Amino acid sequence: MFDVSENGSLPVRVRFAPSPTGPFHIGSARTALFNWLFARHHGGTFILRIEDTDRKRFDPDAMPLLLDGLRWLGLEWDEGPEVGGEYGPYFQSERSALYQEWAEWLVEHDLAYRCYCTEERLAEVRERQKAARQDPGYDRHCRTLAPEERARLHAERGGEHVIRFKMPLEGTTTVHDILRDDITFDNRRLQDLVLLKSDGLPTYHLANVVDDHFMAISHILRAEEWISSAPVHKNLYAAFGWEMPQIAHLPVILNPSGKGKLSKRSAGFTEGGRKVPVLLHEFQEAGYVPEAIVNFLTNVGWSFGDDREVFTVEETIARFDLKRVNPAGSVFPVEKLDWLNGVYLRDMAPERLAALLQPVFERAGYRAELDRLTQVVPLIQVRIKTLNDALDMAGFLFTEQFVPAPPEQLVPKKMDAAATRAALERALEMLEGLPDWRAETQEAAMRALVEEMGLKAGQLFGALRVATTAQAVSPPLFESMEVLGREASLARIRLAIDSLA
RNA sequence: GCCCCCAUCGUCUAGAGGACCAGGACGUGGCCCUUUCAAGGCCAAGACUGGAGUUCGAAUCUCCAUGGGGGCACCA
Repeated sequence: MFDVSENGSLPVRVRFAPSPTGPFHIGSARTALFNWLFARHHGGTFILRIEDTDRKRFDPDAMPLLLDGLRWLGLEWDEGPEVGGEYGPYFQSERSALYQEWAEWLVEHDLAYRCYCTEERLAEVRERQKAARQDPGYDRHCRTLAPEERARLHAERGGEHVIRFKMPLEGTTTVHDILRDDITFDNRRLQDLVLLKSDGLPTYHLANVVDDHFMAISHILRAEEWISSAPVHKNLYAAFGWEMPQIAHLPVILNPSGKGKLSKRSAGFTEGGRKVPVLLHEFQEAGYVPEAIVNFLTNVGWSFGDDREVFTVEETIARFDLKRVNPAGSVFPVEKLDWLNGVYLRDMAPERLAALLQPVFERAGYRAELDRLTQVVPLIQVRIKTLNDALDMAGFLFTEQFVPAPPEQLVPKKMDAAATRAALERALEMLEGLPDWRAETQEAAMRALVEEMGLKAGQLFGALRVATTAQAVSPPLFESMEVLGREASLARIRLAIDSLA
C-alpha cells in the first residue's frame, strides 16, 4: 500500500509513542524532544501515538500529564490525540482489529504460531533453565505441535492462546542504527516473542511494527533499551514484506547519584542533599521554566557546536542533526539545569517573570498581585535560579503576619544588644523624618548615620535588614524597604527595637 | 549466565590521523566589585581507562582486556 523504494527520500514522519502507565519521565521527554526536533528540522511530521495496550498497568492520570507536559515544553504534535490526523486512530487500544488481522496473516503464512502454554508452564521452563544455567527464554514448545496435539490443547484451554513469532532459527540479523552503524545478532539467541496476547491485544513488538508501517513512519527514534529487540522487529518487517523505517536508538540518561538509568527510583537525594526531580511535573513544581528544560535536554546527548550552551529552540531546529547525537549514555547533570534556568530567568522580560511568579506565590499561600510582583521582580531577578527561589528571597514582602527574627540575629558582628538597639532607634528617628521613601533617600540618610555613629555600613544595614526582612539574606536593603513601604518598614523596625529591650 | 551498546576533566561535552603539551560549559577554589545574597569581571586546578597493533605520525583506525550501561515478560 505504500510504495517505498527509497526510504531516505520519503517525507519525514516520526512518532513519540509513550504508554500511559504513569507520570511523564524526563527521559521520555528527551526522546520526545529529539523526535520533535528531527521532524521540525526536516520539515516533517511529528506524531503522538499512545501505546495503551497494557491494561494492567494503565494509569488514568498518565494521559493529562503527558499531553500537558508536551504542550508545556512546546512540543506540539501534528497528528495524534486531540488533533487527529489521516493515519488514526492514534490510540493503540482502538486499533486492535488491525493487529489481530496481521497476526492472523502471519499464522496463515506460517510465519507465526499459536502458543497454548500456560503461565505456570512458562515459569516452570524458566526455573528449569535457571537451574541448568541455561539462557532464559521460551522453549518453542508450541512451534512444532502436531495437528492433533494442537487441537487437543486448543480445546483444553478453551481456545485461549497467544500468537508467537517464528524467528528464523539460524543465521544472523543485522540492524542498521543511524548512530551506531550495523549491529549484528545471532538469530539463535533471539526469541519467539509474543505478538498477540491472550486478551487479544498486541505486544509492543507487533503494535509498533504494524503502526509504524501503516502510519508511514520514516524514522524511529527510540530509547536504547530497544536495541536488543530491534532484530526481531527487523525480522517482523521482513515477514510482512514491509520496508523497515530507518532507526536510531537514543542513549539513556543515567542516575546522577548512583548507578543505573535514571528512573523514578532515582528520586532520592543528591550529594548536596537536594531532591533530584525525575518526573516532568516535578521540574515544573520545582520552578523550572520550559525553555530552560528544553535547552538543557538538548545539551545532554547532543551538542550545538561552536562552544555554545545557550540557544533558542529555533536555533536548535536549524542545527539539529541526528548524526551528532552521542551514543554514550550520560549522567543527568542537574546542577547545570539550575544554572541554565537562572540564565533564562535573568534574561526574561520582567513582566513575564512577574506573571510566572504569581501562581508560585499563590500556591505558597501568599496574596500576590501582579503590579506588586512587577515591583519586586527587579530586586530578585538576578538572584534566583528557580521560580521557587523567589519565595525565600522575597516572601517577606508578601507576608500578612510578619514574624520577626529572634533578637540575637539582629545584633551585628562586634556589637551588642544595647548598641544595636541604640543604632536602630536612631535609624528609626531619621527614617521617620525622611521627605520621601525612595531607596536613594534612605541610603543617603543611613550612610550619614553610619558616619555619625562610627559604625560600618554592613553593621547598620545588617541590623536593618534583619529587622525589616527577618532574613540574613535578602535583596538590596533600601530597595526592599522602598517596596515594602514606609509604614510597614517602620513598624518592623519598631518591633525589632522592642525585642532588644 | 548469555547477547548487545558505550568509553575525553567530578559532570555535560568539542574533537571524525598531523591545526591538541586536548577546546567550551556546569560545578569547585582564588581575586575584583559589593550593605547581605546573587549577578558580573579576571585567574586557577582538572581528562584522552589500560595494553597491543596499523601509521612517518593516533584522543581519533583495528584487536584484546577492563570498566560502565542496556536487554534476556502474555511491560512498554
